[in-house]
Amino acid sequence: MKHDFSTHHRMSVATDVVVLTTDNKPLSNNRKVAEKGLQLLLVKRDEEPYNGCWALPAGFVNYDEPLLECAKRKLREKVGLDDIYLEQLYSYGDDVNRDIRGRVISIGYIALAPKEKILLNSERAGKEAEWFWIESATSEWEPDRLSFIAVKDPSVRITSLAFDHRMIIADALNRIKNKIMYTDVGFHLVNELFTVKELQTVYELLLGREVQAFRRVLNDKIIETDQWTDGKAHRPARLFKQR
Amino acid sequence: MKHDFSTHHRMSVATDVVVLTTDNKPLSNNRKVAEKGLQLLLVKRDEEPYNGCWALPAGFVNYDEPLLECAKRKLREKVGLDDIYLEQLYSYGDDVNRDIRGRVISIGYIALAPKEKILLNSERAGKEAEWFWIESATSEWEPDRLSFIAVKDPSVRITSLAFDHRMIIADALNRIKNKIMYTDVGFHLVNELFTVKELQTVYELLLGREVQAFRRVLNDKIIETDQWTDGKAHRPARLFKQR
DNA sequence: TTTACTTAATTACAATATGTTATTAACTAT
DNA sequence: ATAGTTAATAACATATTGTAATTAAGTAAA
Repeated sequence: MKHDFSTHHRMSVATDVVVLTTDNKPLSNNRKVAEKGLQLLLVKRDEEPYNGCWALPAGFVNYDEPLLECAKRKLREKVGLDDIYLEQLYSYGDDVNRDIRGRVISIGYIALAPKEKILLNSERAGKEAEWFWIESATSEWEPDRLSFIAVKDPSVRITSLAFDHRMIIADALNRIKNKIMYTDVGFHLVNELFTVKELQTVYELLLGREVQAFRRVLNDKIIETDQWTDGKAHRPARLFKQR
Repeated sequence: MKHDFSTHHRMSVATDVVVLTTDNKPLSNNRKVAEKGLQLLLVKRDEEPYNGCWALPAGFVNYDEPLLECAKRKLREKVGLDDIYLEQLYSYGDDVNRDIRGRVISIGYIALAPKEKILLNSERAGKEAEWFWIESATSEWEPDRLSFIAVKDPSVRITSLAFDHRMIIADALNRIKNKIMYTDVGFHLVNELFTVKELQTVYELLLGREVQAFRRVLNDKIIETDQWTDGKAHRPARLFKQR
């Protein structure tokens, strides 16, 4: 049986982007030290299906549009983000009913950036986009155990998302976790100039454990600059950049 | 601008499978010791475009067919392979003209199996399918440098393949190479019972270098059985299985 | 049936890398 | 000044890895 390249095999293709960053958790009464946390960007859907549900920034790929370009466009349109690190995650299409409207293949992407870089751009747009806290996991992230806590209002804790987006998010987190020690992916979550402590915090949040002798491990991946943190209490920390 | 789930955004989706295995290279005059090599399965296309060209086993996904199911079906139909390890590799759709017939997104898969397991099944079918040698690379595999040498007739060396399949193959090889030390993926390239040397050879072919103290590294991933190789010259080797 | 040869498996030791704790440095707040 | 806090380095113990040497178990040939 030969394929005649007819149209009745054609289906919709979408890109879904998991945007991750880190930020300081608000100071509470019993904590004097600023604690970092992982954040995820979600948007509120304004059409069926899952109207009103929180979801990943996503949308359909145009017929003449590269996949990566579509992911970038969706971030621009829905969140006002531009010029952010993107890598392909996985393609979702084993459940043929994952979208009630018809057959949809989703190409998952991961976007990473330090919060400072994202804030600048996202001021412009991002009406229905919000940041949510993700609790650091000691072992692997599991879709069923993920919950998302609104950064603006910590009393808002959601567990249900549109489509299979919980699975995509868990996959994204586990992918980054598994890569971080063997690749340079962690640098995308800090500024161009960073302290050792800042980078270490990123690693520890993703791994869900402490990393010992971090400076020594990173020694051949970073270059020291002659700049230092200032304005903060206690001894200043040297700023580094990626080698 | 809202998406109306109309049909003019729809496109074709295909799965392309990179089937890898290892086998003994033929003994030549100046080599007394059996040398192992990496092998790749290619099929000869019998329709346009690239009619007559060697290509990866691939084909279009049916509207109601899971992606993984499609990859399995293509291996069955085109090569007669069944029940083989499959993992998703990457999705190709940044070049909108990668298929002259129209917009096609390809979901790449990697299939791994020891040659013995594949031989059994592929006897039944596989008319236009052939194995090709891949030279082990010391650093990373690059699409432009890949050439494929027919196992049946080493004088046949091809460099041009259909579509962007050279890129997909290079990606597959690099993916496995980068994973092999941190995952258990290497076990899929040996039989259920294997000697330490057999497994080590798989690692060294993929890494393009020697691996020292291999037994020690693998110590907590393997279990020794009370079976031994026989029929071969010299001291028998103990057979192990994956823990 | 020795002996040479080859591969398998283990052992021993050196070199390197990592885990852990202690020490020194540099700042702020009192 | 002094206490308190974070940064950075140093020092040492332990674990892991690289490398070579040794022993074991078979075949093939003298």
